[in-house]
Amino acid sequence: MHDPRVLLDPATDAVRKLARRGFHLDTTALEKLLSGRNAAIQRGDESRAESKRLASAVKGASPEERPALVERAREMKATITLADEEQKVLDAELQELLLGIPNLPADELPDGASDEDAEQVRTWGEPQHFDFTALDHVDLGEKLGILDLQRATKLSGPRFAVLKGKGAALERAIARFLLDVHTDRHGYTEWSVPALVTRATMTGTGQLPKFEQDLFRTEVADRELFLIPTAEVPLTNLHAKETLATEDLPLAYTAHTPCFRSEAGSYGRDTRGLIRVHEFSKVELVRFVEPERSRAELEVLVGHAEAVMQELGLAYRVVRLAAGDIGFSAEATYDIEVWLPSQNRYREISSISDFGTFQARRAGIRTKSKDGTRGFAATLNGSGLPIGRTLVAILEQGQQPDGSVKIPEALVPYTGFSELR
RNA sequence: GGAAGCGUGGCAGAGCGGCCGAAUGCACUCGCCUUGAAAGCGAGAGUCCCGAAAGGGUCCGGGGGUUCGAAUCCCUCCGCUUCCGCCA
Repeated sequence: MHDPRVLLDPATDAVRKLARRGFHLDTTALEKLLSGRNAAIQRGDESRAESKRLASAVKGASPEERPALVERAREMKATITLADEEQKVLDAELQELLLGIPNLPADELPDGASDEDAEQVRTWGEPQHFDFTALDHVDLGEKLGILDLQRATKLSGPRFAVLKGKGAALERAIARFLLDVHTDRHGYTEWSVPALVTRATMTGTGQLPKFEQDLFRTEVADRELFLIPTAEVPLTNLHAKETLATEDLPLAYTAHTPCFRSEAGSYGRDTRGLIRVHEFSKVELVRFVEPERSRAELEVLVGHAEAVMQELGLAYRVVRLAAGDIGFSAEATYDIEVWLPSQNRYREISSISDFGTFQARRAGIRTKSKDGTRGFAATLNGSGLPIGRTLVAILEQGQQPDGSVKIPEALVPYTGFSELR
């Protein structure tokens, strides 16, 4: 969420920046709401001050002047109620307006609104071009007997996956490997967090109120909970409504959790296999940093995600998403795209974003420095990595002419086997 | 799910309906003292909102009510603790 004052400050250049992502900011409406609300607060406060004066006057008043004072105090109460009601209404309207305004894309992002407009930053590894016909992960998985999509559909409907035997073991190995690297080498603290969270929690990171259709929602009696689409949600909200000491920053958190996505509006896209499913698991990285450092921290975070890609020996490229293609809460986003031989192109495997103070304002993640200066933290997060898509890449990039799959060296200590056949 | 109790500042812990933004202790900040530290002494310090500022307002788990006036009384919700029930 934005600070309306900052948003209205010409120096912020919000109208132009938001236009880059196709959002029209109605500054007149915003200004009107803000000043109206502030005036109502002012009036309420003045009336309250008067009411307090009257109340203490009543105490020392003589029996003769008392009734008149009490009468005036009663009237003042009505004035207060009126101002408060007006403030409440305007405040709610302002809040609603602000919650719907996306974050400002950073100027360095390329123009455009689709993944086509992303700008390639660098590549790593050699995209494989086999001299045999590359199979996709579904064919490979089924032939190897580690993937069972029919039964997944039987259990839960389309867009679910069942892994079996070494497939399930590989999934577990990938998760453990990722967590170990990020905790031991990159200094992240591992958390185990709920996959069901409240509406307020979802609002803190920006999934709600605008994107309810993307989430799975549960309801038991009068209790409503949402299934997390990513561990970003619980991890970031761990510090909701808290004040962090700046000397404790940066905080680096990781968690391996299930992720649930309705995938509404992606009919027909990636219907085959593990790439786009309703439930998958992911190791997520989240950082809480000082706002001035957020863009530098984005590079650090990308580095952590790239490190595991390299460790796994997976060919990939890094792209900078276009201003109109980044997520609602983001200021800047890098995607890591892994090479998929069966599709003969790079596909997104990790998304790493800088949210500036946008999420912190919504969630109330404040900072306080030694000298007493207060502010909001900047938050960042990135996939490090999703297990399913990583498994897809390992299968496809590691496939051999005979249909077997070579497991990356780094994983062998975790799997206990070095090939699938 | 049933019964009882409890929710006050970073922590601990007082608090008669007006003198309570709230005692006291610890922790914290700045002085003094000290070769240095500890102890001791003095001073200061909460949050959020409106305001250019002066200043004003808010906040004693959340919400509502009674009253001229509520941390203090009433209702309700939430959370925690203990006991019982159920349960992986």
